[in-house]
Amino acid sequence: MKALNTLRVLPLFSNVTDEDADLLSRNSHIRSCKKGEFLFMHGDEITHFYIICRGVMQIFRETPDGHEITNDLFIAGDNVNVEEIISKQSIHTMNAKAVEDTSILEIPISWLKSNFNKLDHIAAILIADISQRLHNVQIEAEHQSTMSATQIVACYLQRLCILYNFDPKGFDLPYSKTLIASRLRIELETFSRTLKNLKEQGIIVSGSHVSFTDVEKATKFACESCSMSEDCTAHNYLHTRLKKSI
Amino acid sequence: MKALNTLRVLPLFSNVTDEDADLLSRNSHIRSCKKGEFLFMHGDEITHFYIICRGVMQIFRETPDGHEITNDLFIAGDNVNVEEIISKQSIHTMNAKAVEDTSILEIPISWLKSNFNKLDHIAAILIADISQRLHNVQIEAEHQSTMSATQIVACYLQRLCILYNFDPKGFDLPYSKTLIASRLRIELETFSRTLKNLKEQGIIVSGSHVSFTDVEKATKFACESCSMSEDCTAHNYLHTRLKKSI
DNA sequence: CGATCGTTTGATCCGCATCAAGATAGGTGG
DNA sequence: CCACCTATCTTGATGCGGATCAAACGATCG
Repeated sequence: MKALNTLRVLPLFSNVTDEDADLLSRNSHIRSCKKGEFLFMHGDEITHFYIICRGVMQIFRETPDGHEITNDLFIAGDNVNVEEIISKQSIHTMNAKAVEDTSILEIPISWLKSNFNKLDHIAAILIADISQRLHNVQIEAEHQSTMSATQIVACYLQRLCILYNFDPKGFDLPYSKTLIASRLRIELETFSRTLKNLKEQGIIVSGSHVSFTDVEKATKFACESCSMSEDCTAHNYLHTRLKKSI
Repeated sequence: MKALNTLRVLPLFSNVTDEDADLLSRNSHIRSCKKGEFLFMHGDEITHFYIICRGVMQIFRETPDGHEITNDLFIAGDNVNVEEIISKQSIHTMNAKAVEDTSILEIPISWLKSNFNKLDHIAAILIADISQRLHNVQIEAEHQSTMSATQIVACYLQRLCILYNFDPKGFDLPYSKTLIASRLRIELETFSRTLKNLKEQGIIVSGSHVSFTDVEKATKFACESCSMSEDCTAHNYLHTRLKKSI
């Protein structure tokens, strides 16, 4: 089965039993969204649970005045709407748009719900995923009100580096600056300006190319006013990562 | 059993089977925190799952420079740390302090984890609770970057009204202004100043007394730049609530 | 009655948003 | 290959909202 192989690559199904995998592949299929296409829109009925196989999805809302507010950017391996398969609401509260050509595994929500107990292992992962998301959102909300725009950007660049397993010494931004700024809830102009400040903090950005020239300084700068600094994953990871790359 | 009666009052256990309730009451007990006392602190081992029976708990972090960041205020019926009983982390990342004298039902996390599957109904509620929390936090993060301080306060006063089932015509703030400001991530001074602006929007606050003089105007003001305005629960609820109270 | 806590008010400052213009680059057609 | 165009980004100038600092005010309490 083609679908079965695809399934196994996804973190969610990495160590699922053969029969479960088989069950899933029979009840799901791959859907593709061209760049700019919507996977679902605010107000649509919630019909499926989605997992991204390839590409990037922008999750966003629109304010009454038409302003777009990016809530998250999901990449391969991410579950798009875990929280929704559980909540009572039957309608999407957000929009999901493909940032680039994207493939999505879709599983009918009704099927998933009725088989939730049987798929013990998967249920556990989904739940862990939600609580992880909750934690991340809380941290980010805290960052918003604690850190300067420059610190927020520094922090984000570090996380990008980890998320995509980029070499801190030099990598290219995976999305447009406009999208990143929106994701970080700052204006494009402000974002652009922060990049200059980052030079002093050991991060050089020119065009879409980023390089950490002084990881020590950069992480210290990004984490200095963060309550999580001690156990900041970005902080610790980048250090070990850099040592390897030297 | 005394504890069993207490259990039944909690939303989480409202329609649990007799045997489950019995099981739970045998494996839990009530703990009390005097005002100012800590239920747990950042760095403590996660040992219990907590549900508040009476009082208020402030969940907060501290930035390196000693600034307190309130993450949430929990009241009777709320689960304090659902997300933690599921995540892999074994250590509290936040502090929990009693705002007033508080009673908490505590359930050993090890027991809960190993009985998670047996307590089917409860697991479902806990999971729904987390996803609800996630949703709320996302909305609030959006509010932070979209609305003015005055709008945020207006919105919060409405939600307070709903949460505590207060009469919109007139009620007293359930916590100190300092705490509310911290909860809303704005400075006390700013909070204080917003209260004057609210008069023009149909909300009069003097001392700790709040009264909505023009619910229509107040809700419109609070929701005007919110992407959820159509399905804003606060908005809709307050209207029906007011009609009743007339 | 002074003392402490919580709140208000005033004055000032700074960061980010906003508005407005350039700059750069990728793409298209002549 | 160049001229043109549009999308994306940068830079500059300005203004506003909320943070910050400082001081006064009011309540409660020993």
